[in-house]
Amino acid sequence: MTKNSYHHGDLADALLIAAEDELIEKGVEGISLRSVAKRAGVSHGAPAHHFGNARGLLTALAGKGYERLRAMQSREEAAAASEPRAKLIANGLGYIKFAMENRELFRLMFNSSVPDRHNEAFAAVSYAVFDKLISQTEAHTGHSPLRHEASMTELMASWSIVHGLAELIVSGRAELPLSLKDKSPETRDALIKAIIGQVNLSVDRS
Amino acid sequence: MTKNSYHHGDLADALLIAAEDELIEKGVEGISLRSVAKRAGVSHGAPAHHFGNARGLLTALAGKGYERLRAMQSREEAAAASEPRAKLIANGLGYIKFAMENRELFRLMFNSSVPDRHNEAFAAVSYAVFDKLISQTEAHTGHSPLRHEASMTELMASWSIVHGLAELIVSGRAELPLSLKDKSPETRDALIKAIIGQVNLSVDRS
DNA sequence: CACACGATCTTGACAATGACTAGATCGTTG
DNA sequence: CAACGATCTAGTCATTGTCAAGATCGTGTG
Repeated sequence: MTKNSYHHGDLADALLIAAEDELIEKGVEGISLRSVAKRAGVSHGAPAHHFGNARGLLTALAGKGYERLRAMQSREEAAAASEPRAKLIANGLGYIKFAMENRELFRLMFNSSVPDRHNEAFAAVSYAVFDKLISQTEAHTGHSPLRHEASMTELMASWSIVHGLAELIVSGRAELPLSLKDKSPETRDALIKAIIGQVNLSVDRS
Repeated sequence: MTKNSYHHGDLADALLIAAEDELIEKGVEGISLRSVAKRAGVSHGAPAHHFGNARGLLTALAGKGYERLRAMQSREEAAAASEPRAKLIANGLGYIKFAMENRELFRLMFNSSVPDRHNEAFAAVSYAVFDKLISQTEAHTGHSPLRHEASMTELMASWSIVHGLAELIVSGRAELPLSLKDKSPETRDALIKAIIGQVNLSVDRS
């Protein structure tokens, strides 16, 4: 924990924080390993020891993003009504809110081939987000999507509309049609719910 | 048109073709301007004269992608039934087919910040795709989305679910849930239609 | 307490890349 | 046929990611 000397003490975390700051400032295509190291106050070769290479660092950062994505979803769910469909909508709203509040991180996670999906830790946290969707869909349809094709179709419809809207907002393509920037958080959330609510209208059709 | 000499004669097109080949092989993050030039058989400085910089070249390529995307949608529409909803679904199917058959190009167009949206030609061809969606939604709802909020909500729901599913397929995230690779083109298309068909169920609710 | 050892970080090197510049080459137009 | 502009080449520079060798630090072991 000695902060002044040769050894940083907590460089791995410091690098992740610096990397996210750089990511926010310069975007996915503008970030560089050397500038991240400089921002963290270490030499350009230091990150290699902790993360192997640039991809390793960004995979770790993307993994942290998945954890925060899941936390955001849990927060929205807790604030929602208890019916399965309301939970499902809340889950989607959390997904989209995370995207809006973490544009570049979201782009790193979903719009790039940078994160290494074969990385164990990364695979685990990203699957956890998917797993939440599975159980919520099961609560809604009454069947496990993994064993019931119609239920999986519903799951994919939910995921697609939520992910798609998140992408369109993050990329700026939704601004012309929706003017989200001019709207209050409340009307904005209501509009998002209205859009993603156009799916998952059926219940337990077995 | 003299092909053997100092002047290529048709270098701009040749570079675009070489760029797409490179894109397919190495992906959005792996493509390099110099390797594109080498593939086209010219020096590394040649592309600058035609496209300014790397971004200019890739913006032009992405623009061509939008034209092909629109062509693919028109083809699917022509093969579909005449009801507005069938046309809308066909439009979406074309969008997703384009994505599946042109993964890296789709990623360049939608998953990167590389194309310059302020480029006039690019803005025109990309808006044309959006414009088609507008008129089809109007045919479906009976109102112009640009002047009717509920209609715009429907439009965004359509676009979101289609774009989202395309993203999930292209990124490989849909493979575990759907196993598209194991399916015949017919059952694959049917499955896609079933998913994106979970939206736009209403008609003219004014 | 000393010291060896591994973990951590620095430094320097290298190849690849995008951008820029000056100059060579070509076709065209007057 | 002689400018002239368009096209392409070749060289240079700064930046980047990766690697290897070495310096520094903390810790456990004798």
